[in-house]
Amino acid sequence: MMISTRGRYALRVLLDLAENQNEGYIAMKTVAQRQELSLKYIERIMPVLSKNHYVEGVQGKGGGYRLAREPKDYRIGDILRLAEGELVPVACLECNAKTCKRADTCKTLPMWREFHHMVNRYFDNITLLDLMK
Amino acid sequence: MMISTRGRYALRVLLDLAENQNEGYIAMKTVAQRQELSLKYIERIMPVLSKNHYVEGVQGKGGGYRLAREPKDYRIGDILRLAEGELVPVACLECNAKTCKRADTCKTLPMWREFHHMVNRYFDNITLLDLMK
DNA sequence: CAAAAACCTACTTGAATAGTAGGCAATAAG
DNA sequence: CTTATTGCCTACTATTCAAGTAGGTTTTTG
Repeated sequence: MMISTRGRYALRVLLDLAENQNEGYIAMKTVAQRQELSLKYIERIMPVLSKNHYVEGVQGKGGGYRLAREPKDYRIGDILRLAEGELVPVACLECNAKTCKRADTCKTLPMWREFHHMVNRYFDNITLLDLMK
Repeated sequence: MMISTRGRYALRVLLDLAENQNEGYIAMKTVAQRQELSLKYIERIMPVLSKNHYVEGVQGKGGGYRLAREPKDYRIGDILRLAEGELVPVACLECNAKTCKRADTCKTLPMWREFHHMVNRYFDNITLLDLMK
């Protein structure tokens, strides 16, 4: 499994915020109910999005989150990479993978590389706005 | 991680067999040494390939495996699906996933579906022969 | 018969996933 | 000023999965 709940839930929350943009700040309690997700789990995902300025969070009563930009300016690839850590389909390509000594001669590596690029390209060509339609 | 060692190793073994096709039956001990893989682990992967007629296995001294067909007739997608069980990037799409009740209205599902197809299409358009070059 | 191979089942170990639990800090409303 | 509500933070847990090991059985050749 390449894309876990973290990425998928992050996406669903942002999509929910996008669709209710005019409501101002939206409490995660509301989103959790609407999307049928665990509030506590969402709460652990959001700070990452907040720190990277994908959303603006406001504490306290009446607070919540709202999008920091227009839906069209969110690439799905960026969201997934942020939530998941990395969007890598094969361990060989992980940034922390100690470089395989067979890499130079490996006949499968180019295929994995190209695949990796294809995956990222695919998600980078979709925006939140695209998903709203 | 979408493609684990099972799929990657299966591929490397088949590729090794393909490149040494003229040697007849090749012992996994040899392949394991050449590819620097755990023999025991390979031994657990091969029976699946054998039962599905991807390779022919012969027991006993002097035995081993050889390809059942020409390298050009092996699609990487088939190999990976067989070794991995399924080539699915997102849990929503797993065949044993209890169908999500939100599926009808889910705005992200079509994206996962298309992605899933793209992934399979990519690997189905590559053969063992392609990798040998 | 002995060696070498595939084949089979069960176990282990470590890491990751998918959360929970419980609280602290900020803020708006009463 | 107090209280309710919210984001935010840390630590813990339970389950699953990946990646292999261990130890044997069966088959075949020399």
